[in-house]
Amino acid sequence: MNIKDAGERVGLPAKTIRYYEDIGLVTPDRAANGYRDFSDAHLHKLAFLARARGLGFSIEDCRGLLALWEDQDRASSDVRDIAKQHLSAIEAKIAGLQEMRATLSDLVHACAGDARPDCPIIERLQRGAGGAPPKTT
Amino acid sequence: MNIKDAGERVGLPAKTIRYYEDIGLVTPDRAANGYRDFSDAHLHKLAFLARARGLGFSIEDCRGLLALWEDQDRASSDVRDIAKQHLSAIEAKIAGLQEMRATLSDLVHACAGDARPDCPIIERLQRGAGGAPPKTT
DNA sequence: CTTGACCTTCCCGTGACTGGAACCCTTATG
DNA sequence: CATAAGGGTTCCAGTCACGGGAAGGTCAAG
Repeated sequence: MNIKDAGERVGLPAKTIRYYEDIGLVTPDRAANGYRDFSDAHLHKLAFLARARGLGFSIEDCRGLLALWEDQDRASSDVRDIAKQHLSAIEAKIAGLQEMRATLSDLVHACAGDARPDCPIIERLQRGAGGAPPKTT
Repeated sequence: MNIKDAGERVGLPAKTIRYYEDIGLVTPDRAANGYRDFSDAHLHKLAFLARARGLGFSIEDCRGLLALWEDQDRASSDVRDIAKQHLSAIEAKIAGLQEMRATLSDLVHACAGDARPDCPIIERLQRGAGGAPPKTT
């Protein structure tokens, strides 16, 4: 199977698949004309990669997960360790974003958003923390 | 003031400040020996940038915000528009990450994490969605 | 005079692709 | 048979916001 069809089958752009081959994640066969030729096994591998990437695993994580997938003697703890690490990273990222969201949301709601120049958002960026007008003072 | 002190003052690495100059966000003076020389105004600008970046605004957003900051005739709606767009982007990112977190959390908890090879995480990546055991079915 | 801590510019690397150029192969149609 | 469309191939450059490190200039202290 040619690269475009393979990509459509697993939900990856052809470019991405070529990149995965470049970095050694898949090694499709080659037809006589030099075209890549993907077997069912390759498609499975690509689909595995697409799902892992979809869960946010890094390429290097994916490489490790692939190796574990193909290792019948793996310990599930090895898989779990990778996933747990990734889960922690995601949770940290969420926490950071939620802080930003809270501040931004405050600022956006505090800003009139009209033709006048007065703007608590600019204020906050200029002066530092404490964007909301002091209610307790 | 030299670059390192300036950086410490506003909480930015010297490298980052040089980069900001490269892309035209700040233009410090130069001393006779070629060293950058940061005035209070420059420090204010850098601090502004540091705070905006800290809220996750892109460099291009920062450029726009700086321009608005310096424009006494700005409309606060212009500021608010940038912030609202960014807020939406952050919320979208949070939503995506929370989906990942939910799935990953399920998988991590479903995995024994012992020496045996059986692993619902690998299963899920291999077979596709539906990692958690069907409770509603 | 030397040491060490600064400063300068310049170039490469990051992650995970994406876009584009230049060129080859295959199939359908006039 | 020529050609045009729609595959495929490689390689190079760009993204974003820096960080690392080399090679060399400058400055204050001992």
